[in-house]
Amino acid sequence: MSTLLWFRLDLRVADNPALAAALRAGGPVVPVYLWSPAEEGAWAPGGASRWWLHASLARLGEALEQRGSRLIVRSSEDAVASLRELARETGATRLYWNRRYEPALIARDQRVKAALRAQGLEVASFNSALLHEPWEVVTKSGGPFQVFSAFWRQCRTLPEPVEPLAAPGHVPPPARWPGSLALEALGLVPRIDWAQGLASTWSPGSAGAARRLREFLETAFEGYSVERDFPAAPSTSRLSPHLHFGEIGPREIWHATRRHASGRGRYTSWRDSQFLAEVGWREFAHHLLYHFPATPEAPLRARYARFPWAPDAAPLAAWQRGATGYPIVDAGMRELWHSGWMHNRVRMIAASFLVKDLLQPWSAGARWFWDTLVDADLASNTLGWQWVAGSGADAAPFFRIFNPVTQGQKFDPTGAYVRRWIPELAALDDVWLHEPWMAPPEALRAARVVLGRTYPEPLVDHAMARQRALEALKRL
DNA sequence: TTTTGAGTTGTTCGA
DNA sequence: GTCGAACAACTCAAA
Repeated sequence: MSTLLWFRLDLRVADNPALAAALRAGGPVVPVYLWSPAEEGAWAPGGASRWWLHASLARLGEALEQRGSRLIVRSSEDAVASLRELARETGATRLYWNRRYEPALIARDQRVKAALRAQGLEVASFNSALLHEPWEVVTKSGGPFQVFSAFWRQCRTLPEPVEPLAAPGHVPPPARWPGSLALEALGLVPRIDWAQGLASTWSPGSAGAARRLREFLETAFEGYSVERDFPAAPSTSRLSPHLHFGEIGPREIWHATRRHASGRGRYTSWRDSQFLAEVGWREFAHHLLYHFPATPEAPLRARYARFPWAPDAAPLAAWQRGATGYPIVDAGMRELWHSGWMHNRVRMIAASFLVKDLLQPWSAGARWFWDTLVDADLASNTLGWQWVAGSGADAAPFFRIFNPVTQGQKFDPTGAYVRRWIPELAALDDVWLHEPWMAPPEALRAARVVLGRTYPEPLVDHAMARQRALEALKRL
């Protein structure tokens, strides 16, 4: 009478409803992770995500071992077959998991549910990942929301998310463990060691997530609404990869924020904080992906399918390498390559540049982010790119095109961010840092910058590119 | 059904 | 240097 507990994007033992239900059901629990990238279709985890996943599974295994259990790891082409096999090997009568919302996986999970139920197992799924399920948030007319502020307003009228569940002290093991691969056998760790930058930046796992949240609340929550826009400052929580892999859940963040703020006599304002609104954007992204499952591939606004993109490998490669000649864009792309993450303000600037200045399809940018971000998440990545391209779920005016120079001057006024990621410009005076092509020859000489040699000339002229994008958008 | 108010994140121009 | 208006009219959500 044991339970198969199928871990997916919920790599934690605290506030894990499927685990809690398995313990309530009684009997032994067999925790399982299936590596089945083929079932994720076009959106199997990219390189940076795989690096993170390996470390996160290792931490989860340790947490289970501390509780008298362990994590069974298998590689799978077909979850139905693998779970049937495991049920047979363990004699399990129950299969529990926490839900995912990617279209391919919703379909896969439905197949699993039907197949294992047909075999006589009790199969149940739970919500570990969201404050509210995508189908629980509905407009007055019963449909999905397409505007964030209305969505988030509605979310805050719903019953408060329940308090997070405590981590169990013990997870009862089966009499005999089924076979498991060593984690290394999944081949998630890159063979060439390109991940040193990731390793020096991040601590995957629930402990690392909890530490990030605590530090953020203590040091940056207060000034978040203003400071969050300055990429040189440690002013954001950096919880996104931890949230993606479910090492921490939004309920824990919600209640920790409430406790923190009400301890400081701000009980009335914490729910409306900009920080929780960002958690709300994550909810909104899942809401949209669930209700508009074609959006990872196709624009939500159909007429954008006719946009005259100019796919071209050369400008795309320059953008990917951080060699566009626009310092704030290049700094962001290099931060991404080095650390697997990019500050959100810079994501918008870099994405706007790719889409509107270089006229590359947003899907090309989404694909690059998918492979290089440790927080790559189909819901959030899709929303972000469609928002920038103007084809997504908000009616932002089409003439909103970021100017990479003024954005740099406004949000990196001392140049600390650009200097950190583009050391070849470090000695250039603040005045020219965000537009080195405007610098007088003597300023370039003094800073040992030779445009076209030590740092690229601008790939396009922004004023021209802006006009070109506006013309193209007008023709839609 | 129709109407109305409102909408994450911008840029440029001219007073 | 700063500020408000124009950009060009779209879509959603609720009344």
